[in-house]
Amino acid sequence: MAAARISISDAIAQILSGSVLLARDFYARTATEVARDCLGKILVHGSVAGRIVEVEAYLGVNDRAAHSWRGPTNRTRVTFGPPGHAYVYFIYGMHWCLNAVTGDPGEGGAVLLRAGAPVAGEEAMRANRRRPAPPRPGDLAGGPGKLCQALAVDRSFDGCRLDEGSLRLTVGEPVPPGAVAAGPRIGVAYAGEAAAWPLRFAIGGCLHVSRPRI
DNA sequence: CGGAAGATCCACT
DNA sequence: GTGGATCTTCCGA
Repeated sequence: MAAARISISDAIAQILSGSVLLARDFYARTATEVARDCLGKILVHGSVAGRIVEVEAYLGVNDRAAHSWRGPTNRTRVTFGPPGHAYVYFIYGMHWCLNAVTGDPGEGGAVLLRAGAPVAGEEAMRANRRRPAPPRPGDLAGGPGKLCQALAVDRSFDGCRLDEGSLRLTVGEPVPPGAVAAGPRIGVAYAGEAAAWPLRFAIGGCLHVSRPRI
């Protein structure tokens, strides 16, 4: 039987339905592995969806750049729990950032979802962003704070599972290894040796990756 | 209990 | 390229 062609709207409907959710095992690996494999996945919230194009791995207790590096606190508690949950934190007095918890309980590993390209609900994303003028192409969700704002992610999702519920990560178009760019993480200059670790991953040349580009 | 810093974003020069 | 916004979190006293 020939492969069926489906319409764009059917494809979007399928994505939004979350019918190809990532299994929980997906998250039960090192943050570095999960980060790399998060590229190309679709983050869905209600009728809005974005394709993940940039991420960072945070290794946990042995990674001075990680929030969790000194052990659990009230804020980072969820990163020490089972993988596949959301770790959402508030930063600089105004932005939310979304992570996926990775690895085994007790590690404190997580993957920061840093940027996405609109897949569905682009008008809603613009409205969520509340910019006076439409942002430049690629600026709709091109940063961790922007991604959360565009997809309306906030503290209420901290600790939620990403393999079910209204906010979830689903399978998308695979990203070939040759298309992945790696570099040091953003904004972690305080982290000593860990500041230089190449744990930032992005789809090379993608317009929606945050600045500075890798 | 005070203070400093922060896994950022935006406007302005 | 620089600085301001804005407030939670965490550490040290």
